[in-house]
Amino acid sequence: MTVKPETPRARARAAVVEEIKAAARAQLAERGAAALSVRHVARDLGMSSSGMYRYFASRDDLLTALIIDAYDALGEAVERADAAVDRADLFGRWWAAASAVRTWAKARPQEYGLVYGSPVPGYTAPQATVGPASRVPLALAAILRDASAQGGFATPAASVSTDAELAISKAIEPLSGLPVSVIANGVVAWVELFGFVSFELFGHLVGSVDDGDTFFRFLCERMAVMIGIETGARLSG
Amino acid sequence: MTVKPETPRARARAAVVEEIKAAARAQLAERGAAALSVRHVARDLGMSSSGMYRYFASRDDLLTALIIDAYDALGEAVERADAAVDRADLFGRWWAAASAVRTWAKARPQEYGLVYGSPVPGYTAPQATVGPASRVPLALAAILRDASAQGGFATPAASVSTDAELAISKAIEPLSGLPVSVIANGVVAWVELFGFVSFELFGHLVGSVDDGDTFFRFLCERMAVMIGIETGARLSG
DNA sequence: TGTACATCAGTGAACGCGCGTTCACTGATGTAC
DNA sequence: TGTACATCAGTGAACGCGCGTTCACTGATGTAC
Repeated sequence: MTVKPETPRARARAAVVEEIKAAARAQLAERGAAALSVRHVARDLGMSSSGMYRYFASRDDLLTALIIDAYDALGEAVERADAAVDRADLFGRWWAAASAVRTWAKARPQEYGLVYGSPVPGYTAPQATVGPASRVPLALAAILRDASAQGGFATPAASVSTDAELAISKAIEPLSGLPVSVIANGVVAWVELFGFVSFELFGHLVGSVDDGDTFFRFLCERMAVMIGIETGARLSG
Repeated sequence: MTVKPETPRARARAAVVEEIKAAARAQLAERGAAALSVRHVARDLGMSSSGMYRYFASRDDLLTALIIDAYDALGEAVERADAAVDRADLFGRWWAAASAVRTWAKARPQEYGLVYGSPVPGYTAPQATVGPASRVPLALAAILRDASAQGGFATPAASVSTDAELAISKAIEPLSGLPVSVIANGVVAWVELFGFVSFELFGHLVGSVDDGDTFFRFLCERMAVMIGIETGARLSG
């Protein structure tokens, strides 16, 4: 993704960009996205505020870079977690990928909120975010697809309403060819995963779910059944 | 909830408080929570900024009032929707309550985000928010409870993991006495509902779910099966 | 290898702005007798 | 019913602050010949 900088100057520049983003991330964690300030970041770096404009054209540009980085970091975490598991162990992969989402979110709550929380009015995400944003859904979709290729779907997920399935976009590339009901269940699982992580992180489960770890395991096993991945597979993997 | 103001002065005061909150809500919708400003609200009302401090001790106090109002408005919307349906029509009630959440959220996205989006760091929700915040879960729980009282749970929801159920807080008052697996499934449905509404509202379903209405119906029917409410009940209601 | 020029990183001052909050104050409205 | 006082709503000026962004500039680093 990152092109190797050739000249020493370009290398230095890339290093400063990284420093700026790191300082901005630290600020994000402390005070939140709304309080992110070009001047403050410059101060933390011992740089003049005007100097920042050599690297980012505006505050919004800096924010956009952080958003893209957050999507990429989460996407990479999920991809790595999935890749570390035996390809045939479908539940193991699902569990690893889902756990990676939750772990990453807890480690970097402000970055998670930046991306999955309430959008800032007036700020519209540029096209450059859509690629990084789809890394997680793509990784999850790949597990579904592999399940289909391995003749999975032991428990063919119950289809409650058939015409409802037409609500799913035909554009979900890596799932094309799969039964629409399978795709619909996959979308539900995706929504459930992020719904839980957001609720837990944002404090809505206080008083309802005491032991997040245990409940999350329960939830993942439920999701596995829902999307037709044999839970038992992890034992034979 | 609101105590009737007796004296004319108290009545006038209450009216001004409402005006302020209405103006603040309008600003919230336009610019978001981060940009909510005491001075700006005062300006919109043709009042001096210092005058605002007769009504709210600080900006945070104003924000807290808006948060409580948002929880209450959503809670009331759900309660009314549920109350309008025949008590015995469990699926009809679930559908009405869930739809009320979604409809309210779409009508007042910034208020929804204020409450279900990423929390503002440094701001800790005061105790006064917990009552209003629990109105929706309580309304949903009541449906579950009534289902149990009517000998519901036609499809006794599959319990994937038993020890996992211990993760549920014993403190969920209106559900005490129900099988823990039923409670756990209720929590999952709750998470699923808000997960979907947030994803749809915050734009994460673009490219995956084309027809939100249809998919939401599908989702609600799935949830009904999951929590053991006979879907067919709506036909005989 | 050495010179002349162009590019780039970074500075410091300034512009114009909006913010939350305090304070001493003026009138109007309410209360006690 | 009328007077004396207390309470409250609302004002305007001020404090001290931080913000995003621009602009003319100084040196250092790179490039062409």
